[in-house]
This record gives sequence, C-alpha cells and structure tokens, in this order.
Amino acid sequence: MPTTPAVPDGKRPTLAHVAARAGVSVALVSIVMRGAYGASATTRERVLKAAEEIGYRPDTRARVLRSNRSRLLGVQFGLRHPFHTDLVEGIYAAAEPAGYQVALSAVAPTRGERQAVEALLADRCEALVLLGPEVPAARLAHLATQVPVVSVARRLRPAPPAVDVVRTADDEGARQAVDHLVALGHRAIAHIDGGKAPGAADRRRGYRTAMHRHGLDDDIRVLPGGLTEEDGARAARTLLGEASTSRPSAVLAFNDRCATGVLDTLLRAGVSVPGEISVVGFDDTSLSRLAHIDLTTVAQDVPRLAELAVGRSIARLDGEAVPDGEQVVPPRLVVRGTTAPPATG
Amino acid sequence: MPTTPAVPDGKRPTLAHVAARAGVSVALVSIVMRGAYGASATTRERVLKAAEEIGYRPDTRARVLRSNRSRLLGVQFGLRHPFHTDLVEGIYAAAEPAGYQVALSAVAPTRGERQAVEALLADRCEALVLLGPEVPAARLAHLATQVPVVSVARRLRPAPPAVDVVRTADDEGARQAVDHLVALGHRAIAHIDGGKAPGAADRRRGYRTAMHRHGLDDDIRVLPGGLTEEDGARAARTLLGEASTSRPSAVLAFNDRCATGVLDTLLRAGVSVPGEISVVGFDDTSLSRLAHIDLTTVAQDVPRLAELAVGRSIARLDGEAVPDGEQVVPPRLVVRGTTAPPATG
DNA sequence: ACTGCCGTCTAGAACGTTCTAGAAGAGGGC
DNA sequence: GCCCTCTTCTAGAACGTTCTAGACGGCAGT
Repeated sequence: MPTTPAVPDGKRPTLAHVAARAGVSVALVSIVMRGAYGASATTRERVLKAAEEIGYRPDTRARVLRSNRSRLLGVQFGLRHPFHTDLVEGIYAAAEPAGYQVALSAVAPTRGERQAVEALLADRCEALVLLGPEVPAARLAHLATQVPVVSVARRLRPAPPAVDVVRTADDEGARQAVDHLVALGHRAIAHIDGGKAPGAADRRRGYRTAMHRHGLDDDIRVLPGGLTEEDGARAARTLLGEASTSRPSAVLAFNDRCATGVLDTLLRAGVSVPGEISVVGFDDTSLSRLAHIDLTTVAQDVPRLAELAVGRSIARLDGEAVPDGEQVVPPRLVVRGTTAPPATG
Repeated sequence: MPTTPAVPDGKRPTLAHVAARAGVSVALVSIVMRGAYGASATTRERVLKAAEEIGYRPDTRARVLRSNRSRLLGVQFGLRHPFHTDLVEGIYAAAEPAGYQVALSAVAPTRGERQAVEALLADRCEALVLLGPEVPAARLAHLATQVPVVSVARRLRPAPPAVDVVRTADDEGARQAVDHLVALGHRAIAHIDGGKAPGAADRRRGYRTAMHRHGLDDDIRVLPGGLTEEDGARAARTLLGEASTSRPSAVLAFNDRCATGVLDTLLRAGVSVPGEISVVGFDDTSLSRLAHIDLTTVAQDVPRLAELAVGRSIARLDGEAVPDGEQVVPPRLVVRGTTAPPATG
C-alpha cells in the first residue's frame, strides 16, 4: 500500500487523510489547521470541511516533536492541598489566554515529587511551576539548568541563580496575625509551626519578631506541627496535657488544615474557641470560610500568585531579561469567628 | 554538520547523543533504555552510564508517536471536588503498577468539559476516565466510538453500548440513610437533591422508594439543591423560612459539600444540629470527618471505584471481551454526630 | 518580451523514538 | 570443511507533524 490513505480504517485520522480527501498536499492542510498564512479562502474552507467530515484531530505529540516549542507549562501540585488546587485554577486561567497549555502532575501518596517532575520533563514541558516543592534546593537548582523553574510558596535561601520564586510575604502574614491577637489583649500566643514545609521558616520568624516587637519575648512558644489536620491535632493534644493556667490564650497555626485539626481537638475536649483559646489559620482556603469553622486566617492572594508564576515562566521562555530575585505578594488578615479577647482572669 | 552529535549544546540530549558517547548504534540505546531483550550486560552498563552522564531523558512524545501504544490514561476531574481528587489518587495508584501513565485534565471555571476532553484526545490518550461527567450521554457515546470511555459516578440511561460505567449504588446509599433516620424515629425526612448532577436521579429515587417502603409517602419532600455549599445553603434558607413545626426533622443532602452548606446555614440561624434537625451527607470526603462538622454520611468506596475504572479501561485496550453493563459498588453508611433521634414534641 | 514580485501551493527533509530485517560473529554437530 | 542456531548488534524505514525551499501561474513595471 503506498502512502495515499483514503479513509481512516479504525485508525486515527491524520493530515494525510484530510489531504487525500480534500485533494491537496499534506503541507497545505498543515497550514490550514494552524491558521497560518498561505492558503486561499476557498481551499481553506474545503480543507476544513474535509477535516470535519472525517473527524480529524491534530496530534499534539507529533506537533511538539517537530516544532521545538511545546508551549506546555508543567505544574506540580498536591491533590490533598486545597490551596494548591485553587492555585491550579488560577494557573489555567493565566496560561491559556497566553497561548500555553498546562500539564498537571500530582503528588500523591504513591507518587513523590521526583516522579511528578520526571513525568513533566518527559512530556517536554518548557517550564516547570512547582507548588510548594519540598525537594532540596540543590535539586531545584539542578532542574533549573535544564528548564525554567518557578517555585511557588517555597522560598529558597540562598536563592539559586536561575530558580524564580513567587511567594506570599509569610513573615508579614504572621506579623499581622500576632498584631491582631495582641490588639485583642493576648500575650501568651503560641505558634504551631510547619516544620520544614514551604513557608514555615518565614512564618516562624515573622511570629518571633512580631512577639519581640511587642515586648513579649518571654511568651514566645513554638510547638512542632506540620501541614495536615493530624499535625495540628497532635500539637493541640500537647496543650491539653498542660494545666489550663499555663496554656497559651491564642494559637497561630501554620495553615488552615493545621488550624482545623487544632479546632477539632479543642472542641472535642470541651475547650471553647474563642472563649478560652483563640485560633488563627493561614491561607484562607475555602475551608476556613465554612460557618462552623469560621476561621480567622491570613489570606494569600491566589490569583495574583498564579498570574506571577505563569508570567515569570513565559517571560523566561520568551528570553526576556527578567530581574533576578523573588516576587513577594502581600497577605491580608481575614478576621472571622475564632479570635476574641482572652478570658479575663 | 552530519548526524553525529557529540555533546548536547544547549539542546535536550537524545538517543543519538547517548549512542555517540557510548560508541554504539541508536537502536541499541533504544533497546537498553526500554529494558528490552537483545543487549549484553556489559554494553547495557556502558550505555546507561553514558545516558546518566549527559542527563538523557526519554521523550515520551516521540516514543508515543512511533509505537502506536501510548499507554496513557486520560482523566477528567473537577478541581473543586474533594471526591474527585480522592479518586484521582486512587487512579494513580491503580494505573501506574499496570504500566499506564495518567494524564490529568481539570475542569475549572475557565475550562469546560469539552475543552478538558479535547486536550486529552489531542495528547493521544488511549482511554478516557471521566469523573462525574455532565455532558449529554450522546456526546459520551460519540466519544466512545473513538476511544474506550469510562464514566465514573454518572449513570447513563439508557446505557450507550460502548461506554463503561463505574458507580456507587446511589439508590442503595440513599436507602441506608433513610433507614438510619427512620430507625432513630424520624418521619419528616426531606431530601435536598443534586438536580441534574451525576448520581442525583438515583439518590432521589432511592430516597423516594425507601420512604415509600416505610409508609412515609406523605412525608416525601424533595427540595431543589445542587452539588456546592451554596446550593445547600439556599435549600436550608427555604426551610428556615417555614414555621418550625412544619419543618422536616431530618435532611438528606445530595453530597457532603451540599450538607456542609446546610449545616452552615442552620448553625448561623441558631438551629441546633442534630438537636432540632438531623443532617446526612453523601461521599464521606475528608471534610465530613472533621470534628466540628462530624457529618453522618454515606461513604463511597473510592479505592474500589478507581480500581474498577482503571481495570475496565485496560481490559478494553487489551481487547479482552468485557461484559457489558455497569459496575456498581456498594456504599456504606458512616454514622457520626449530625444525626440523633428527633426532638420529642 | 523580459524581469520581478506576490499569492498559492507542493515535495521532501527534519524531529526523537521504535520496529523490522538482517548482518556479524561465536559456537556446536556432522 | 559446512550448515545451523544463538546472541548481539546495526541500518533504515516508519510515526504525524512542521519547516525550508522552491515551483507555478498571473500581474505589473520597465
């Protein structure tokens, strides 16, 4: 059989099938499908009609193989993190108008970050947007030698030269939370930290310096936490094991999930929030807005973060001279129902 | 320059680069990279070393282009639905051991189902796993003529011949919920439905027949709802507008998100749950397990659903004769804190 | 009538991989 | 010596697309 296929017989239709049907060359069909210049209006119409009739669909993989641009943005995210899925929505919204496709690669219990990134690179993504990556900075720097890399929400210190960072001013967020609690009259304010999680170090530092500025050095207390509900619950159980007089009157949790675990444990133990203890979260995920949770929290500007991450990637790809250094987005405290003045006594 | 590249000069290394470095043919490197039979142990080692040194990474797109198997499973899901993201985790876990890659395509506010599916097909996925698809059944049937399609959680009636369906026995789940509430002593049990959402019709029907079987035909009441918190909140406001004597004593919501909206609205209005009204959800997403929500709900067997969906797709691809008809997984009621006997009065 | 240009179209070579044939060499049995 | 088989390797053609270079008219300007 020569290379003049007539009708797709069970196989996927290709440019050649369309070309045969429209009676033109493969190259011309390619021109029409791409909407490129170089085809007359009449043939354009004829080709499109033929394509429609046999259900032709361009094959992105072949397309990418040939043109060395893939216009594909690889995004690594955690399925379990509402904050990440919110960001992904923002990334779609920012990337598609700019003519970029988005390839998602999730981090899951059975699938580590290494695996997630390998999959994106094997797919020929032109740039990587990593949401809260937890791999060593050296690994990111190494990746960045091959492809532009943006780390969202994870600060890198010292910053590797080629890795872009887009993040919220975590220290500033922690400061806002502490200021709010102090203004309410709290002094014994504890922080349940995020351990080595992205952003945790900055939130911890922001907490410490804010406490210091209020002259509350002696009240500084950091409890080991983490980014899941279970981590928050564990820290709360530690607090419950103490005499109620030595307990802090307010707690700043690493994030909303952690704060939820804290709330959970306190409520089950009959400790009233915010009556006996005030609780503040971080992220302002949709979770915190629910009325029974109604969590006071530090909001991150998700659309802005997504937009900056995509913008940075594209700028690098277009060879624009991007200024080095991170892009920092200000947070905003959202006061809801889990904070109140401390119990008098 | 002839086709004997020495070192990747800014470009991505290819098989040819590895071959040149190891002093063997391209075909042999391909054999080694695939782990196929036909290379001696010593050369195998030499090739792998060369590949390692220049940081070679196979290009899945070229790979797919050549071998007409892509071993790629396309998954469409909603970023906002915790139930979907849980399923995605299960799908990864089931697909990767079977040697299949997973391509994710999210449905988001800026990105409809049509767009999501187009992207998957353009990527040459061999089969589509659609989580709770809402497009018309005819469209699914049309897609199924091109590629195996599995609809998860959405029943199709009448079933198009080629579309596989994997779902929970939604009617049975609703029945379990009603039985539970009746056993507690409730009679006035309302259902806030999911409208046209996947599974909604079956849950509605299950509710109706269960009520009928308990002789509670006069108490049947279906309120228009939906699958988001807002839909639940709206239905709850309707109930709050009524005299408390004519209100139902229990509510079965379409899903956990909807139930959360109901809880939210009731609590804000000072109506105690489960004191005055009992509430039951559906899905058993992680949300419902949180202590302040602590929602009684109908659990879907997520790992099993994922496993069946992947298994079905692969069976079709392997040309196994799969029995027609849907695969139905039994649900399981999880009793938590939002249900109790009705207030005596 | 020659030249040049523009609009339309086409042939054929890439892209990085896998697959099909078959070659080269080593050994074994007669 | 010859024939066979087995292992290890290679050349070259796919796969479906885009890109480069150029062909073929028609129309204007000299």
